[in-house]
Amino acid sequence: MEGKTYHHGDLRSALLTTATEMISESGVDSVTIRALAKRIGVSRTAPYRHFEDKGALLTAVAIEGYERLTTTMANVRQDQTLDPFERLSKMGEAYVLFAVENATHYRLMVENSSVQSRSTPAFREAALNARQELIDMIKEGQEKGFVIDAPAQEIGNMLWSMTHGLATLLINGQLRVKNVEETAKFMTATMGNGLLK
Amino acid sequence: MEGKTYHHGDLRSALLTTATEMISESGVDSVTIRALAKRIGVSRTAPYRHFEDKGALLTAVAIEGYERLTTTMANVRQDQTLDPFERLSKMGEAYVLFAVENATHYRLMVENSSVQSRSTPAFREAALNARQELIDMIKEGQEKGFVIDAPAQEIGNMLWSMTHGLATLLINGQLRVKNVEETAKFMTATMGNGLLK
DNA sequence: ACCTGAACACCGTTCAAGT
DNA sequence: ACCTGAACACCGTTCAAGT
Repeated sequence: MEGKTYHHGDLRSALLTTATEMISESGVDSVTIRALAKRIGVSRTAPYRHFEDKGALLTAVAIEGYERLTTTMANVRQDQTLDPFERLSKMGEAYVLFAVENATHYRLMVENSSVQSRSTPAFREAALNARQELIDMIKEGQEKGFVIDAPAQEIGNMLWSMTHGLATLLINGQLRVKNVEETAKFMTATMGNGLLK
Repeated sequence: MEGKTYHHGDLRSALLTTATEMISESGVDSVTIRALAKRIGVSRTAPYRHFEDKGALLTAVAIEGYERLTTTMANVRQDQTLDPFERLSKMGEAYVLFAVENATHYRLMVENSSVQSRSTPAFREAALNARQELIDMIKEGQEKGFVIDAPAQEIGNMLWSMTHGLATLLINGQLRVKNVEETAKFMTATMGNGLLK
């Protein structure tokens, strides 16, 4: 019962867990169907029983990432001890920190190259759920009179662009910064007050 | 003299040109040393005479991209018919448009995954030159009393993050927008006036 | 159902050999 | 100098065959 060669239906989750491990250890490129299978102790082609191809497997890993991100953002949004703009700022920080702390995983989530199966409804939904947290936060800020009355969707795009941009620049080493949290704080504060004198 | 099998020293530039073509036709992943050599009509290993490895070749292509981007940005900065903040906004637009119009090339420039040789001094310099255009623009805006007096470097990081973020979201299809130029304009304008009521 | 090995058509890269 | 083919150690994926 122990020295079994079969993965009774838990192969799928073993694949996801191990792929995530490999991603954080040495990047997406190190995840190879063959190496993955070997590490789990299964034949090279076994993974194809659970995922149509490598892209589908990586997409599933990316979806898990978005689910964690959504949870992180939702926790900030629901913190009723802070006013709406403080929470909006904190959400930005939390986003950037998530990305930096899960750099390789985040890269998989947002980069197109490695994953074709991107247009999957499940993937799109996972990504949209995260963004919805931001939109809801902005709407609350507007309802309570903190935030200007431009369309929440467009404001959301702006904040998303800024935090996402900062995150990717940091992750790819194109921007070096003493303190990530401070930098994110500076950005959201300046965003609040404006750049013009 | 014509039916030659030798590429008398123009192989290097042929490689760069053809690689750029392949990138814009079908993405970075389609650029394979073997396919590249075949398309030029040269043996599989010939490219190694000019580039240490595939990463070095792609890095050279990325550097060319940054040079074009720098030129684009410099042209906007030097347009003396507009006030500093107008030029700053226009530079943001120009940046995003460059990225969208050269999507696959831009991806190569900013994504880490495909290229290891990233830490090359030449590459870092090319990337820094582009960013310097932005910093210089901000400093001029401050000197002429348009822009708040925070460190130009940090303001630069913010604007860079926002435009870069918008660009990558658009390129990767995570954000769909009616009009890219309008969207960029909205963002820089809102950035100028602030988000708070 | 789930797993297997063999096989196919690809990679990047090295290296001894050619002109 | 510059180019070549053969070879090595990898890929993703398919497929007939096993339990």
